[in-house]
Amino acid sequence: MEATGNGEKGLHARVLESLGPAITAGDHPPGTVLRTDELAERFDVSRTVIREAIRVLESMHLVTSRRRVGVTVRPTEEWNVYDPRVIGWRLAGRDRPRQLRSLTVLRSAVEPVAAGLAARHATPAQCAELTEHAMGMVATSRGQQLDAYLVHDMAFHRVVLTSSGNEMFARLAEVVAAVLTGRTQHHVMFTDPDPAAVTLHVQVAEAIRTGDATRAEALTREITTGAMAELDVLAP
Amino acid sequence: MEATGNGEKGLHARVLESLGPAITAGDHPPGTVLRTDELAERFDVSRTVIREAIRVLESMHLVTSRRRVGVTVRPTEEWNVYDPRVIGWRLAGRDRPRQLRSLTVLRSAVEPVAAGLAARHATPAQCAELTEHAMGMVATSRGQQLDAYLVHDMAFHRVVLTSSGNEMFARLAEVVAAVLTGRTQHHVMFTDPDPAAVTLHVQVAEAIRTGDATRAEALTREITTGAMAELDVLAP
DNA sequence: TCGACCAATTAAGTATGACGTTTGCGTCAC
DNA sequence: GTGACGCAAACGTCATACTTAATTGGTCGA
Repeated sequence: MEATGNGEKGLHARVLESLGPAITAGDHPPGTVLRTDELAERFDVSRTVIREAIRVLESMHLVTSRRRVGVTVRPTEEWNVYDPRVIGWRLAGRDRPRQLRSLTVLRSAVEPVAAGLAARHATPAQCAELTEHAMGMVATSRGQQLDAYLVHDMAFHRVVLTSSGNEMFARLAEVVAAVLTGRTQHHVMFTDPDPAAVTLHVQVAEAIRTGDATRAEALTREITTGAMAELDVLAP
Repeated sequence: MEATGNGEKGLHARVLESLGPAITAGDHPPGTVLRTDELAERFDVSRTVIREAIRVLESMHLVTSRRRVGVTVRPTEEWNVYDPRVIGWRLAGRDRPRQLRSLTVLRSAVEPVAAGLAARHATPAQCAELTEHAMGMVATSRGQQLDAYLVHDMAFHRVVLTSSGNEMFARLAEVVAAVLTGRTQHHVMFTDPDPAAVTLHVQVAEAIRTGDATRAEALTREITTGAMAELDVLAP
């Protein structure tokens, strides 16, 4: 499935996939004005298609559309930085390090609290999933199996966030996944994960299973603190 | 400016302001299919306008648009719950209590960390603003001045979040403002704010000013914990 | 000279009708 | 009963004409 990814969706989606990254990357700095007619010509589509793409960018607060003036790129501070697509575009673009740092800080705030809640709300099935993925991390933590390790790592944190029972936390799962993926990609592919971190994950799973909220929160805080420290080492 | 807010924007925006709340309130349960032609007739606008509104709803993951089937309302778990408009609609609708609780939990995770960061990054001007609003809270904490108190309270937390230096945190300011507003509206209008909470705000301002990150975080955690306890009392 | 008012221009907003494309679903043959 | 075929329904796209609002600039008057 998924073909080559070059273009199986609608035209407006394709325009969006071109304009969005361009704006978030700073190719069109805040204050830049885009004319719909010009865009229609540039992308060789009708004005209708452009307008639909603009509506979406507008809903992300990336641009505003005003009569007699055109489509204006809004200042960075007004962007909807929680929109998954904006996050994705920025992670793929120029200020990826900056975005990665913001998200890691957000993680450090949210995940410990989520783990504490999970200790009180996780179902037996979720606890089983947690230990399963923690074991998977242990099993793949040595011998250049970073890809397999990453899968378990992402799944582990996803289960923690969803087990918290808070919908806002649950929706951050994909963001955390993006951060973890980004970290792995930045790593030199020959360094195995930190054994201490692996141990912490196992302990978090156990704390949640036994309903020890305080311990789950503290341990998760250690994990996220480690992630931030790691980022400081690799940071440009 | 801003007129009366009844309807000075485009037609698509008006359609959105009608469809969005209806969907988030559950008037069109997940799985419901809407036809664009039908909507065009119902709102007495052209299909173009409907399509633009649908594109925005689609970008919020509230609906999906598929050929031969129509516009389908997506399950609740897939909604972009961080979109300010979705938050606003849900706060105004049926499951307001649920949304208020989710957001308060999010606050309890984010604000303490933000306060800790603010202690290290806040500029003198921001520190001045903080103490100013803390003093304002003290001044308005007695004698049925809840409205004036609310203004200072919202401003205080906004400055804390922006002073953290993290763009993700800063963008939560309006969400926190919505929560605080909601809390005040639920309060009986004759009960003055909790004096202990007021004191805590003053102490947070001082901790941030003196750069005591640990203390700022701990004190803010007390504030948010209090907010959650308060919610438990009033909760249905 | 300065200010206020008016008109022209420009680009987005809206409406409409036609055609293209996908795809669910029924039908028919084997 | 199963598979292939084809119709039709709904969105997707396009082209065009018209409407609306705001910027610009110029003119007129105090």
